[in-house]
Amino acid sequence: MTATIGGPTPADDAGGARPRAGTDPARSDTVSAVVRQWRAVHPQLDTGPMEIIGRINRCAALLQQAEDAPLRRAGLSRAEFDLLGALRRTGHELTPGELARETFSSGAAVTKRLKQLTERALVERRGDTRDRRVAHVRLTDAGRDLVDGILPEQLAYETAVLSALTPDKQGDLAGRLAELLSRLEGLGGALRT
Amino acid sequence: MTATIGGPTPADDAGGARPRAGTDPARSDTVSAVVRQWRAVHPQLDTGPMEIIGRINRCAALLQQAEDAPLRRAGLSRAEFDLLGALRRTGHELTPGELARETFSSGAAVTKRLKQLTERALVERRGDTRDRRVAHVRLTDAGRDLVDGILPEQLAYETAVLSALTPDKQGDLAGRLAELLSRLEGLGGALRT
DNA sequence: CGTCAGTGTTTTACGAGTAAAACACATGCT
DNA sequence: AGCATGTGTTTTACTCGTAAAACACTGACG
Repeated sequence: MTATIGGPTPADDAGGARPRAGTDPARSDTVSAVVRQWRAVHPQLDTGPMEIIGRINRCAALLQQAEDAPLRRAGLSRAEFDLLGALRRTGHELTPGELARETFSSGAAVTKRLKQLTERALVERRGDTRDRRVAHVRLTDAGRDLVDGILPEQLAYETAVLSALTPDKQGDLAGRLAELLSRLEGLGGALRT
Repeated sequence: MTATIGGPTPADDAGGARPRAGTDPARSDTVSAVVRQWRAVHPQLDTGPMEIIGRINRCAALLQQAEDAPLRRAGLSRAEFDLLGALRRTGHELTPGELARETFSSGAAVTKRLKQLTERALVERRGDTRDRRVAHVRLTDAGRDLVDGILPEQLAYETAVLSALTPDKQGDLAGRLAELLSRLEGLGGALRT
């Protein structure tokens, strides 16, 4: 998936004010190899943004792959864990619609997942007494225990991976990603033309 | 991972040196809201890693969503574009197996995509003369033109998104992501216990 | 030669997600 | 009350990816 992203920097380099930290020649990840290939084929394109966006995509893919393993062991998919996690962290019941918004997935997907999770007795549902269209979903004790059992394991793994960066660099990274994410989310539904 | 509904509140300010890095208090993205919820429920857990990994995942999701739109318009899925892009950037023929490795997907998926792309005359295949098991796939002129037409559009969008960060910060971000990615890829197949 | 282990690719069976339609109900208007 | 319109949820039909099995072929070895 990494292959696609990249982009010319806006202000461009007229004089030589280049973001010098971006390209470490000694550093060799798959993204830098891909960027090199694109530069050879399209020398006129500035590949700077590829170094960021390609890496975000690739990191996300590898992280998700790594974190899927313990979930599978517990018999959960990532999407199911996200749903249970949403219930756990909010601490109260949620409707299917709220769960869909909370987990950034479609209502139909939530319906299917709730069906399975209910069968496995990880969540329970009850109807709303005032409005009989809506349902309220809550974790069972088993569901809560499952989430609470898995979460520390995941966090421990994440901590281990991030130990590649000093705490200072971790803070920088979090801050910069927050800026980028604010921008992306600020664009709202107006993602792209 | 997941997050709450996003009240679009522009977060700016990032000026000078912050005394403490690690946990940025007043950042308004969906991830910070989620992290706050987890902290309230599990105060003893170190939620620091979520600030980075949650944001990487969310950024990746939003970026991919945004970049899918123009691809759909061109009648391509992201996976198809990645495949064509791999052929374009390497500049020579690739076998299905090589394409699978290059695009980080399974051989079966590549087979299916090649079938469709061949029908649409975006790629061509020929058999190897020495080893009749292997095929060689290359872009047609139409396929090359399609990639070359879409790529600059994607790059322009990425540039616009990244303009939320100064060139210096972009460089920092790229560098830190490279370190993280090197670590993740260095773990090789040994992802997780 | 013949066959056996290994490799490259495709097929099969199936699970999971989505968009759009279908439902079920609430709410507002006359 | 009766009905149109909107909202929350589920169903339907379909696409796409995957794992595992099946194929097709090579290369080595007795």
